[in-house]
Amino acid sequence: MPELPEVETTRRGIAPHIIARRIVELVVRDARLRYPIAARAASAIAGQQVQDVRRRAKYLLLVCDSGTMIVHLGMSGSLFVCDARDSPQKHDHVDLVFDNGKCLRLRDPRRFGAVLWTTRAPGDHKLLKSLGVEPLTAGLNGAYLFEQSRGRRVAVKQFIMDSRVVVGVGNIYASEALFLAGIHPARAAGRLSRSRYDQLADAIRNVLSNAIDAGGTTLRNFVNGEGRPGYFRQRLRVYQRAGMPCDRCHGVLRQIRTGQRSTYYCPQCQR
DNA sequence: AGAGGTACCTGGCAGC
DNA sequence: TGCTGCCAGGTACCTC
Repeated sequence: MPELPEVETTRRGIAPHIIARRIVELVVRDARLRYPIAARAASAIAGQQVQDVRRRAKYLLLVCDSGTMIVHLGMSGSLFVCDARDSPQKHDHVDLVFDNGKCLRLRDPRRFGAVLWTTRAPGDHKLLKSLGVEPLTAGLNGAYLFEQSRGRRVAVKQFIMDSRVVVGVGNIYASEALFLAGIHPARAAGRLSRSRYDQLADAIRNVLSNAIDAGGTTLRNFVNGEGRPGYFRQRLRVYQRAGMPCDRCHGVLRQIRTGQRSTYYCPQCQR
Protein backbone atom coordinates (compact mmCIF):
# COMPACT_ATOMS: atom_id res chain seq x y z
CA MET A 1 0.00 0.00 0.00
CA PRO A 2 2.68 2.44 0.62
CA GLU A 3 2.91 5.60 -1.33
CA LEU A 4 4.69 8.55 0.22
CA PRO A 5 1.76 9.54 2.48
CA GLU A 6 1.71 6.14 4.13
CA VAL A 7 5.46 6.06 4.53
CA GLU A 8 5.38 9.50 6.14
CA THR A 9 2.45 8.50 8.36
CA THR A 10 4.36 5.38 9.37
CA ARG A 11 7.39 7.49 10.19
CA ARG A 12 5.37 9.80 12.40
CA GLY A 13 3.63 6.86 14.04
CA ILE A 14 6.67 4.80 14.91
CA ALA A 15 9.12 7.60 15.77
CA PRO A 16 7.89 8.29 19.34
CA HIS A 17 7.95 4.57 20.12
CA ILE A 18 11.51 3.94 19.01
CA ILE A 19 13.55 7.15 19.28
CA ALA A 20 16.12 6.85 22.11
CA ARG A 21 15.39 3.14 22.49
CA ARG A 22 18.23 0.68 22.34
CA ILE A 23 18.06 -2.18 19.85
CA VAL A 24 18.58 -5.57 21.44
CA GLU A 25 18.35 -7.74 18.37
CA LEU A 26 17.36 -7.88 14.72
CA VAL A 27 15.29 -11.02 14.22
CA VAL A 28 15.17 -12.13 10.60
CA ARG A 29 12.63 -14.86 9.95
CA ASP A 30 12.94 -14.53 6.19
CA ALA A 31 15.89 -12.68 4.68
CA ARG A 32 14.60 -12.96 1.10
CA LEU A 33 13.43 -9.42 0.56
CA ARG A 34 14.31 -7.40 -2.53
CA TYR A 35 17.91 -7.55 -1.37
CA PRO A 36 18.77 -10.42 0.96
CA ILE A 37 19.25 -9.10 4.48
CA ALA A 38 22.96 -9.43 5.21
CA ALA A 39 23.94 -11.37 8.32
CA ARG A 40 26.45 -8.65 9.06
CA ALA A 41 23.62 -6.11 9.19
CA ALA A 42 22.00 -8.02 12.04
CA SER A 43 25.20 -8.08 14.08
CA ALA A 44 25.92 -4.41 13.37
CA ILE A 45 22.47 -3.26 14.45
CA ALA A 46 22.40 -5.06 17.79
CA GLY A 47 23.28 -2.67 20.61
CA GLN A 48 22.62 0.49 18.60
CA GLN A 49 20.48 3.29 19.96
CA VAL A 50 17.92 4.90 17.63
CA GLN A 51 18.60 8.62 17.41
CA ASP A 52 16.12 9.73 14.79
CA VAL A 53 13.60 8.44 12.25
CA ARG A 54 13.74 10.27 8.94
CA ARG A 55 12.33 9.79 5.50
CA ARG A 56 13.87 10.29 2.07
CA ALA A 57 11.50 9.53 -0.80
CA LYS A 58 9.78 6.30 0.28
CA TYR A 59 12.79 5.13 2.28
CA LEU A 60 12.60 5.24 6.07
CA LEU A 61 15.91 6.00 7.75
CA LEU A 62 16.50 4.81 11.30
CA VAL A 63 19.51 6.85 12.27
CA CYS A 64 21.56 5.05 14.92
CA ASP A 65 24.85 5.66 16.76
CA SER A 66 27.19 4.29 14.14
CA GLY A 67 25.06 3.78 11.07
CA THR A 68 21.61 3.98 9.53
CA MET A 69 19.03 1.31 8.89
CA ILE A 70 17.31 1.92 5.57
CA VAL A 71 13.84 0.41 5.22
CA HIS A 72 11.66 0.33 2.13
CA LEU A 73 8.12 -1.06 2.20
CA GLY A 74 7.97 -2.03 -1.46
CA MET A 75 4.47 -2.67 -2.79
CA SER A 76 2.96 -4.50 0.14
CA GLY A 77 5.00 -3.76 3.25
CA SER A 78 3.88 -2.33 6.56
CA LEU A 79 5.69 -1.55 9.78
CA PHE A 80 4.11 -1.52 13.21
CA VAL A 81 5.06 -1.51 16.85
CA CYS A 82 4.01 -4.52 18.89
CA ASP A 83 5.10 -6.65 21.80
CA ALA A 84 8.11 -8.75 20.84
CA ARG A 85 6.36 -11.81 22.28
CA ASP A 86 3.33 -11.42 20.01
CA SER A 87 3.37 -14.38 17.67
CA PRO A 88 4.36 -13.39 14.16
CA GLN A 89 1.97 -13.99 11.30
CA LYS A 90 2.73 -15.52 7.97
CA HIS A 91 4.48 -12.58 6.32
CA ASP A 92 6.07 -10.98 9.38
CA HIS A 93 9.64 -11.33 8.16
CA VAL A 94 11.67 -9.04 10.42
CA ASP A 95 11.53 -7.74 14.01
CA LEU A 96 13.67 -4.98 15.42
CA VAL A 97 13.54 -5.80 19.12
CA PHE A 98 14.02 -3.03 21.69
CA ASP A 99 15.17 -2.95 25.29
CA ASN A 100 11.62 -2.39 26.57
CA GLY A 101 10.23 -5.63 25.16
CA LYS A 102 8.56 -3.95 22.21
CA CYS A 103 9.52 -4.46 18.62
CA LEU A 104 9.16 -2.86 15.24
CA ARG A 105 7.78 -5.56 12.96
CA LEU A 106 7.96 -5.64 9.17
CA ARG A 107 5.16 -7.42 7.36
CA ASP A 108 5.60 -7.73 3.61
CA PRO A 109 3.69 -10.42 1.67
CA ARG A 110 5.26 -9.70 -1.70
CA ARG A 111 8.77 -9.22 -0.31
CA PHE A 112 9.56 -6.26 -2.52
CA GLY A 113 10.68 -4.33 0.53
CA ALA A 114 14.21 -3.87 1.80
CA VAL A 115 16.14 -3.68 5.07
CA LEU A 116 19.67 -2.36 4.66
CA TRP A 117 22.40 -1.12 6.96
CA THR A 118 24.90 1.56 6.03
CA THR A 119 27.66 3.18 8.05
CA ARG A 120 28.02 6.07 5.62
CA ALA A 121 25.78 9.10 5.28
CA PRO A 122 22.51 7.61 4.00
CA GLY A 123 22.34 10.18 1.21
CA ASP A 124 25.48 8.67 -0.25
CA HIS A 125 23.95 5.22 -0.47
CA LYS A 126 23.64 3.89 -3.98
CA LEU A 127 19.85 3.71 -3.76
CA LEU A 128 19.45 7.25 -2.48
CA LYS A 129 22.08 9.32 -4.19
CA SER A 130 20.29 9.84 -7.53
CA LEU A 131 16.91 10.75 -6.10
CA GLY A 132 15.16 13.95 -7.17
CA VAL A 133 13.47 16.64 -5.10
CA GLU A 134 11.12 16.00 -2.21
CA PRO A 135 7.57 16.90 -3.24
CA LEU A 136 6.71 18.69 0.01
CA THR A 137 9.64 21.08 -0.14
CA ALA A 138 10.18 24.31 -2.05
CA GLY A 139 12.41 22.35 -4.42
CA LEU A 140 9.29 21.16 -6.21
CA ASN A 141 7.96 24.05 -8.26
CA GLY A 142 6.86 24.84 -11.78
CA ALA A 143 10.20 26.23 -12.86
CA TYR A 144 12.00 23.06 -11.81
CA LEU A 145 9.55 20.68 -13.49
CA PHE A 146 9.52 22.81 -16.63
CA GLU A 147 13.28 22.78 -16.86
CA GLN A 148 13.59 19.05 -16.15
CA SER A 149 10.95 18.18 -18.74
CA ARG A 150 12.48 19.96 -21.73
CA GLY A 151 13.29 17.51 -24.48
CA ARG A 152 11.48 14.63 -22.82
CA ARG A 153 8.91 12.79 -24.86
CA VAL A 154 7.59 10.48 -22.15
CA ALA A 155 4.03 10.87 -20.95
CA VAL A 156 3.79 13.48 -18.22
CA LYS A 157 2.46 10.82 -15.85
CA GLN A 158 5.62 8.77 -16.22
CA PHE A 159 7.67 11.93 -15.91
CA ILE A 160 6.24 12.84 -12.49
CA MET A 161 6.67 9.21 -11.36
CA ASP A 162 10.37 9.30 -12.29
CA SER A 163 12.21 9.32 -8.96
CA ARG A 164 15.20 11.09 -10.49
CA VAL A 165 12.92 14.08 -11.06
CA VAL A 166 10.64 14.10 -8.02
CA VAL A 167 10.27 11.37 -5.42
CA GLY A 168 7.24 9.92 -3.76
CA VAL A 169 4.65 10.30 -6.51
CA GLY A 170 3.24 6.80 -6.95
CA ASN A 171 0.66 5.45 -9.32
CA ILE A 172 -2.41 6.56 -7.35
CA TYR A 173 -1.37 10.12 -6.68
CA ALA A 174 0.08 10.67 -10.14
CA SER A 175 -3.39 10.16 -11.59
CA GLU A 176 -4.96 12.29 -8.86
CA ALA A 177 -2.51 15.17 -9.25
CA LEU A 178 -2.96 15.28 -13.02
CA PHE A 179 -6.71 15.41 -12.55
CA LEU A 180 -6.39 18.33 -10.13
CA ALA A 181 -4.13 20.16 -12.56
CA GLY A 182 -6.39 19.41 -15.55
CA ILE A 183 -3.59 17.79 -17.53
CA HIS A 184 -4.06 14.73 -19.73
CA PRO A 185 -1.78 11.98 -18.40
CA ALA A 186 -0.52 10.92 -21.84
CA ARG A 187 0.68 14.39 -22.86
CA ALA A 188 4.38 14.51 -23.72
CA ALA A 189 6.21 15.99 -20.74
CA GLY A 190 8.38 18.24 -22.90
CA ARG A 191 5.41 19.94 -24.55
CA LEU A 192 3.69 21.36 -21.51
CA SER A 193 4.00 25.04 -20.72
CA ARG A 194 5.61 26.60 -17.70
CA SER A 195 2.26 27.71 -16.28
CA ARG A 196 0.84 24.21 -16.49
CA TYR A 197 3.84 22.95 -14.53
CA ASP A 198 3.10 25.60 -11.91
CA GLN A 199 -0.36 24.09 -11.57
CA LEU A 200 1.02 20.55 -11.55
CA ALA A 201 3.56 21.28 -8.81
CA ASP A 202 0.76 22.74 -6.66
CA ALA A 203 -1.47 19.75 -7.39
CA ILE A 204 1.20 17.23 -6.39
CA ARG A 205 1.86 19.06 -3.15
CA ASN A 206 -1.86 19.33 -2.36
CA VAL A 207 -2.76 15.76 -3.09
CA LEU A 208 0.14 14.36 -1.06
CA SER A 209 -0.34 16.61 1.94
CA ASN A 210 -4.08 15.95 2.01
CA ALA A 211 -3.39 12.23 1.92
CA ILE A 212 -0.91 12.53 4.78
CA ASP A 213 -3.59 14.29 6.83
CA ALA A 214 -6.04 11.49 6.03
CA GLY A 215 -3.46 8.79 6.68
CA GLY A 216 -2.64 10.28 10.03
CA THR A 217 -6.10 9.55 11.33
CA THR A 218 -6.78 6.23 9.66
CA LEU A 219 -3.48 4.66 10.55
CA ARG A 220 -3.44 5.42 14.26
CA ASN A 221 -4.58 1.92 15.20
CA PHE A 222 -2.19 0.41 12.77
CA VAL A 223 0.76 1.87 14.65
CA ASN A 224 -0.49 1.55 18.19
CA GLY A 225 -2.26 -1.69 18.14
CA GLU A 226 -2.76 -4.93 16.51
CA GLY A 227 -0.72 -4.40 13.41
CA ARG A 228 -3.55 -4.20 10.93
CA PRO A 229 -2.83 -1.75 8.17
CA GLY A 230 -5.51 0.91 7.76
CA TYR A 231 -7.04 2.10 4.55
CA PHE A 232 -6.77 5.64 3.36
CA ARG A 233 -10.11 7.35 3.61
CA GLN A 234 -8.74 9.85 1.18
CA ARG A 235 -11.39 10.53 -1.37
CA LEU A 236 -9.88 9.56 -4.67
CA ARG A 237 -11.38 11.45 -7.56
CA VAL A 238 -10.24 9.35 -10.51
CA TYR A 239 -8.16 6.40 -9.31
CA GLN A 240 -10.00 3.10 -9.91
CA ARG A 241 -13.11 5.01 -10.96
CA ALA A 242 -13.21 4.20 -14.67
CA GLY A 243 -16.78 4.27 -16.00
CA MET A 244 -17.98 6.39 -13.10
CA PRO A 245 -18.93 10.06 -13.41
CA CYS A 246 -16.37 12.81 -12.99
CA ASP A 247 -17.38 14.85 -9.95
CA ARG A 248 -16.37 18.04 -11.71
CA CYS A 249 -18.03 17.72 -15.15
CA HIS A 250 -20.14 14.55 -14.73
CA GLY A 251 -18.57 13.02 -17.83
CA VAL A 252 -17.40 9.41 -17.77
CA LEU A 253 -13.93 8.71 -16.34
CA ARG A 254 -11.58 6.52 -18.34
CA GLN A 255 -8.75 4.07 -17.79
CA ILE A 256 -5.72 3.74 -20.05
CA ARG A 257 -2.27 2.23 -19.68
CA THR A 258 0.77 4.47 -19.51
CA GLY A 259 4.12 2.78 -19.15
CA GLN A 260 2.53 -0.53 -18.12
CA ARG A 261 0.59 1.11 -15.30
CA SER A 262 -3.11 1.76 -14.99
CA THR A 263 -3.95 5.42 -15.42
CA TYR A 264 -7.28 7.08 -14.71
CA TYR A 265 -8.47 10.43 -15.98
CA CYS A 266 -11.35 12.56 -17.16
CA PRO A 267 -11.27 13.09 -20.94
CA GLN A 268 -13.28 16.32 -20.60
CA CYS A 269 -11.42 17.99 -17.75
CA GLN A 270 -7.90 16.89 -18.67
CA ARG A 271 -6.29 18.11 -21.86
C1' DA B 1 20.60 10.11 -22.58
C1' DG B 2 16.17 8.66 -22.99
C1' DA B 3 12.64 5.23 -23.64
C1' DG B 4 10.70 0.85 -23.11
C1' DG B 5 10.49 -3.63 -21.31
C1' DT B 6 11.40 -7.22 -17.69
C1' DA B 7 12.01 -8.98 -13.29
C1' DC B 8 11.31 -9.69 -8.39
C1' DC B 9 6.82 -12.14 -5.26
C1' DT B 10 2.28 -13.29 -3.19
C1' DG B 11 -2.60 -12.75 -2.85
C1' DG B 12 -7.19 -11.52 -4.33
C1' DC B 13 -10.58 -11.68 -7.57
C1' DA B 14 -13.31 -12.70 -11.90
C1' DG B 15 -14.58 -16.09 -14.97
C1' DC B 16 -15.18 -20.69 -16.37
C1' DT C 1 -15.00 -26.07 -5.32
C1' DG C 2 -11.06 -25.59 -7.99
C1' DC C 3 -8.48 -24.09 -11.67
C1' DT C 4 -6.56 -20.25 -14.67
C1' DG C 5 -5.42 -15.83 -15.81
C1' DC C 6 -5.11 -11.23 -14.65
C1' DC C 7 -4.26 -7.42 -11.70
C1' DA C 8 -2.01 -4.92 -7.79
C1' DG C 9 0.05 1.05 -4.42
C1' DG C 10 7.62 0.04 -6.36
C1' DT C 11 11.77 0.31 -8.52
C1' DA C 12 16.33 -1.51 -10.21
C1' DC C 13 18.30 -3.07 -14.16
C1' DC C 14 18.67 -4.46 -18.90
C1' DT C 15 18.67 -3.44 -23.92
C1' DC C 16 18.01 -0.60 -27.91
